[in-house]
Amino acid sequence: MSYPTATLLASATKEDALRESVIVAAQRLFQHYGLAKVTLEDIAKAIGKGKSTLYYYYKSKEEIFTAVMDREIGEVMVEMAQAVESATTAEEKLCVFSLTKLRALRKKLALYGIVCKEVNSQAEFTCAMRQSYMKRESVLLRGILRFGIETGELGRLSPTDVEALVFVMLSGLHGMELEMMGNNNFEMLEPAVGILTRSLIHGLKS
Amino acid sequence: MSYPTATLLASATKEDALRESVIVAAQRLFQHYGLAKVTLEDIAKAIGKGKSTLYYYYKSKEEIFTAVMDREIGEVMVEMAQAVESATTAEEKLCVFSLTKLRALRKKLALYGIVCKEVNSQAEFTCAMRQSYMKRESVLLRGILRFGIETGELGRLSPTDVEALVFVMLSGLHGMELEMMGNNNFEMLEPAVGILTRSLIHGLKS
DNA sequence: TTTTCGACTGAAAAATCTTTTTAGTCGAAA
DNA sequence: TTTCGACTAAAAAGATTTTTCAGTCGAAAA
Repeated sequence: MSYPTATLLASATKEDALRESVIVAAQRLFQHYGLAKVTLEDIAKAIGKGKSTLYYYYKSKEEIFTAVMDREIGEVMVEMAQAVESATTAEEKLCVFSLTKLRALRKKLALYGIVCKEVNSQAEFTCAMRQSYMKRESVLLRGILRFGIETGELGRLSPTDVEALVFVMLSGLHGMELEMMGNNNFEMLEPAVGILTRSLIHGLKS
Repeated sequence: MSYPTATLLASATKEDALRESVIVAAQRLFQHYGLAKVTLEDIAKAIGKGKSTLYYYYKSKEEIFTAVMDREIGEVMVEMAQAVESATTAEEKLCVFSLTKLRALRKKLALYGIVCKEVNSQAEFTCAMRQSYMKRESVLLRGILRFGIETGELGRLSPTDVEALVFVMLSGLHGMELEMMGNNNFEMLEPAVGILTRSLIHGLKS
């Protein structure tokens, strides 16, 4: 870290507070206008500071954006983790994992005003979100799989194999979602999650 | 059709021959240089005719391109249909279907000099190919599923449900393929096809 | 009648040049 | 330690000109 190391607690707290206010302001602005249209001056003005001040707290615009995306993903993750926790079997956990993921991400995209057609053109957004997301998702997913293997609910396959399968499933659902968006035909999607998860689990058991 | 209707067999044959030579030349050129960089004059020169002559046989550049893509896909389809035919159970059929699809399409992409990173930028190519592909793929796929249902190999689900599941699986494999391409890590892909197909089938049976 | 082509058009793409915007730096001030 | 005004360089946006090329048309060749 190249930031000034806080020797006093008070000063650390103040710095943290300002770093926080930058993120809060940036998050709101990015949601409304997107990465490209929000300038550092916009963010600075929003917290009543000059542009150069931002560089005292963050070393680049990208760092700010990444921090915001990290927070967005964090919120999704909390939602997912809670849903997964409340499920009892690995099968149920996987189901709610997939469903919550679909719903939460869709909500986030809507928040940023991104509709299906634009998803691909908003590369910078999806890319940052994806990076941040993938890392945390596998932690959650691996937890579920370990659980299923410990309880004997998942069959003879290794965690790596199971993870590959679930990856394929999730990627497939994503592809399906895009396809459905094209036809404005979402009804098929969520039932498919259930059928697919159950199929996979039963397949793995046998 | 706005083309001159052939009243004589001989004239029809000559017209067909020229239409064919256009496609052959165009196919070679498109493979080397891509849709955008090949002009109608290039194609015309390749068959020793003037540009305007092409319009006597095809009504637009797109029609030529579509015809070429249709031929490419046709070749893939023949390969797939043969592989599927030689398999005996629905499970095996689905496996070779997926595997042949992955391999054949990868081969075609290589032929057109399209590497993973460019796939998205070559929208015109993938779009035309996809359209032509999807239609024929579902025919083949539905055949396999009907077979599995008739022989009782596939369980209680309706063909529509099964098709949705297989769609998710294929779309997932595609996503996985892209991911693997990023890491240059293909080994995981083909084994996954087998595991995934078996899982699905066993899941559907239960 | 069937097939070919040269000459033309319009619209879009490419290339060129100019102007504006803005991420990031720096040194001074609070 | 924290803030900011003034600056830079590089890229984006705009404006303008030039080139390319799909597609048309009417006449000529076969």
